[in-house]
Amino acid sequence: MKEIAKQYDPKAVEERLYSLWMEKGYFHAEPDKNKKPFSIVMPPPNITGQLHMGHALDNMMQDALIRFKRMQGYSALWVPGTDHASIATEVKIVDALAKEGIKKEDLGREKFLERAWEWKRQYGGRIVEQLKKLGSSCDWDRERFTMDEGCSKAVTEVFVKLYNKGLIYHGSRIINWCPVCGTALSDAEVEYEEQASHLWHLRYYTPDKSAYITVATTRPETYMGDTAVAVHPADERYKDLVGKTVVLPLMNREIPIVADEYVEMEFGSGAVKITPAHDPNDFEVSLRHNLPVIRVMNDDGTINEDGGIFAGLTREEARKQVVEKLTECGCLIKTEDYSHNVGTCYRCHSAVEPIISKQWFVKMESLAKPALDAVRNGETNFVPERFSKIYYNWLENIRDWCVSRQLWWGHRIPAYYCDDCGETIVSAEAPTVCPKCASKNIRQDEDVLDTWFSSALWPFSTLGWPEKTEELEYYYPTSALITGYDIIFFWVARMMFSGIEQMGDVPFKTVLIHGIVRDSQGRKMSKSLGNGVDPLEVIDAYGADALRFSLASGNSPGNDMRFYWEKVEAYRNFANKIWNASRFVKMNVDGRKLLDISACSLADCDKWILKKYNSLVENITKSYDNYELGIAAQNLYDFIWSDFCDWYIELTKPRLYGSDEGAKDVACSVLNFVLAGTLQLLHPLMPFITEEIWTSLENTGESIMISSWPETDSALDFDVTAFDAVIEIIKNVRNLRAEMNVPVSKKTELLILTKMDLSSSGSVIEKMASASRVEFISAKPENEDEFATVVTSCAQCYIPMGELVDKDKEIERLEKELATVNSEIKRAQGKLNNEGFVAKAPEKLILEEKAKLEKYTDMLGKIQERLSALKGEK
RNA sequence: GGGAGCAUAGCUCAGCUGGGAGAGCAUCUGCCUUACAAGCAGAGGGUCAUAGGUUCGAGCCCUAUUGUUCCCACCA
Repeated sequence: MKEIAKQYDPKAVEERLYSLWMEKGYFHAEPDKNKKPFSIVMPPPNITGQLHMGHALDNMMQDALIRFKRMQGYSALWVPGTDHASIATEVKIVDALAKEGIKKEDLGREKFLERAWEWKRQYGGRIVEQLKKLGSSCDWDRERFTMDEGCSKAVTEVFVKLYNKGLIYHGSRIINWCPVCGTALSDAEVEYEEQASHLWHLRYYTPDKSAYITVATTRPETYMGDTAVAVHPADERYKDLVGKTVVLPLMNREIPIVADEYVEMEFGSGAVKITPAHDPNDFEVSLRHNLPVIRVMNDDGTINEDGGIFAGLTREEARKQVVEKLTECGCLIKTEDYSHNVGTCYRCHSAVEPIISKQWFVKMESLAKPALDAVRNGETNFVPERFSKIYYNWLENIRDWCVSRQLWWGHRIPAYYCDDCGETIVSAEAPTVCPKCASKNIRQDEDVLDTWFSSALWPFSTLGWPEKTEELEYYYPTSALITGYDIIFFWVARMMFSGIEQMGDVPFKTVLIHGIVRDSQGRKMSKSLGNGVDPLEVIDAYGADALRFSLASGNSPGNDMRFYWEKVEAYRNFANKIWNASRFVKMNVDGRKLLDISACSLADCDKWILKKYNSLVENITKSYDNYELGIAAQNLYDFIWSDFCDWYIELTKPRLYGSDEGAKDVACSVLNFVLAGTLQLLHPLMPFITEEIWTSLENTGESIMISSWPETDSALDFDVTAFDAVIEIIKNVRNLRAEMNVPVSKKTELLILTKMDLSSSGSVIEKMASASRVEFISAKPENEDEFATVVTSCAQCYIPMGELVDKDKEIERLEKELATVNSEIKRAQGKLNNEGFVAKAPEKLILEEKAKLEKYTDMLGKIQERLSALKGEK
């Protein structure tokens, strides 16, 4: 047979297999009435993005589930795609242009968009190729892009429908404005950062200077837009001032003092300056008191002409100068250090300005309610369940969603304005004449939609909506959505209400939430810290399977995890272990006829491993079904390394190296069977190595990917008590030999005194316990003192050690054992003497305790006997 | 201000519906035993944060406390 390398080389395997799978079309899924559907839509990565560890985790999980379901016989569809990422992409292109000394305005919208599409062509495919390196088995025939024709059509359709229903409106509200990106943002796109700043105390005098009121502010640069000072109605200090006016310093504008319950009397001076155009709360106050709204800041963050002498300054410069000038005129009376939260743009991290602006909004109340109900009544469930609370909390307190963005890259809003009569037309098709005045002076709204507007439609737009496709009919609602907790608001919630509104049904039945992958010190991986680990680098060094397994193991749903190179290395070693185990199996099976294991005479150790394998099938299936990849990984690792390699392979050696050809056939058949099945169970987590080995085994098939998932078989549920006794003997003998520093190469005789019939396992014990010869005896040997002894629950073992036997050590060892056994007896007795336990504990448990008590009592007797003999001899 | 997670071996973490504390790495001892030194055999190491409670029985359930991380809200 061909020589196989001792070390597994992922590089020689992964690309070849992936191409083969693609070629064979294994990833492709079609609606199939004879199968049950299982579908996942991939959270579309940004076209600007590079694959990072978060993607690797997210996609490994999806791939594992898809592969599992595919093998279980489902029509398993995984829809891949990418997101145009409106603002993120635009920022990148603007930056690239800046390096060439070009402003986007100079380029013009059309040219700019050409550039953007070029960018998409160039980089959009990069992340897709990277996903393939991971082994992702998505249906690439169905790859989508949020700005492709179909998705764009869906976006327009939804916008028009919502508008016609009155759920989208155009209006002036306080919105979050990023002066750097030059666009409005939704509430979800604002991140709050604690920043050290100051609290400035300003004094505003009454016109006759007879009285004054002091207000505290964190934003002195907007004081020019103040249109009132507010105090609490119950505040005795200011009772007389309410209704009077004060003069805005340097602006010479009189503003009223109003009473409003929004004011907290205890904070600061108990008086608040009201700047309606630049603060959401102040805006609310202005509505209640009918105050004017004066904007003093331009879209680019500079002060406008209503800012008096500060006009033209940047907001940073304005703050400095306002503080300076107000100090000069004696109106700034105190400056204290103050730390507070500042809203920042989630893309460029500069401070956002709350400003009043005319934008498009989605009315949320009626959309949120059914989305809340769907989770409350279990149509969609979160795993882990606790994330539903976050979801509820957000939707319960949601405000209208600002969806227009002052950007170019994205879905342009299908709204048109008539320049002659001012009519607004919202329509999927661009109107040529105004339906109201028949004017042809019509222009389209310049703005594009929030990037999340299109991703909200992803579960159905990718399946062909608004067309009534077979795919939509068959695969919607999708089975599971796998994503990180960081985009529950941005994405999950919005898909929920969009799906319910447009499809009349939830977009997915289960939302599986995972955490984020942190660096080895627990820090978030970030560009600025430079602590990100590139998954491709990991794959290059250790292989995709090792990376995947390290992301799966030791991880539980919803929890963050840390990335360790050592961990990947450990699982690379695991892959290698599997590789070598399979080398062993193939080497022995080579040319041999394999038997049906249900029809051959199995050895005790065969039954033992088959029983373990059978329960493995059950456990692993259950774990995947419950999305517990970490548990599945752990169980597979333990079974393969410890049960299969360390024990079973070694246990088969006496037969394989013996001369009984029939026994060899049996051993090989079981080896091949268990290995093949285990590889199938492992395949969702380690697709490449399992495929490579599986197809090279006997009695398998064309590809493990499309093989049928193993099922439990009650016929394999053997009684293995005899073999458990054998294992106990082997372990104890090894232990004794190690304590006595006997090298494996030094074989010794082993006499076993037991009432059980373990004779069929004699050769196995011989091999595993480094014995030169095993003899089953029915009575204690003479000259007991020449033996080192081991007492197990059902046997006494004697090893002739001659002069190696150190009686003192022997006594010491046995006394230690005696103590253990004694404490076990005490424990079991304690339980059994406890009336409550006997009365209430399950029958099975009581029987077990009784058996243990009996076993240990028996052992106790034997140890004591041996001890007294040893002591007597002394 | 509201909410959530976490606290288990030196380190990183598992521990599914309560029924004798686990893994990997690290440490120590001995081994190149013809699948594998990316390996084999063995060993040491834990008041499961603290205090109560429920229970025959608690790492797991309840209450409180401490520490820690995160999310939401945003009182100038």
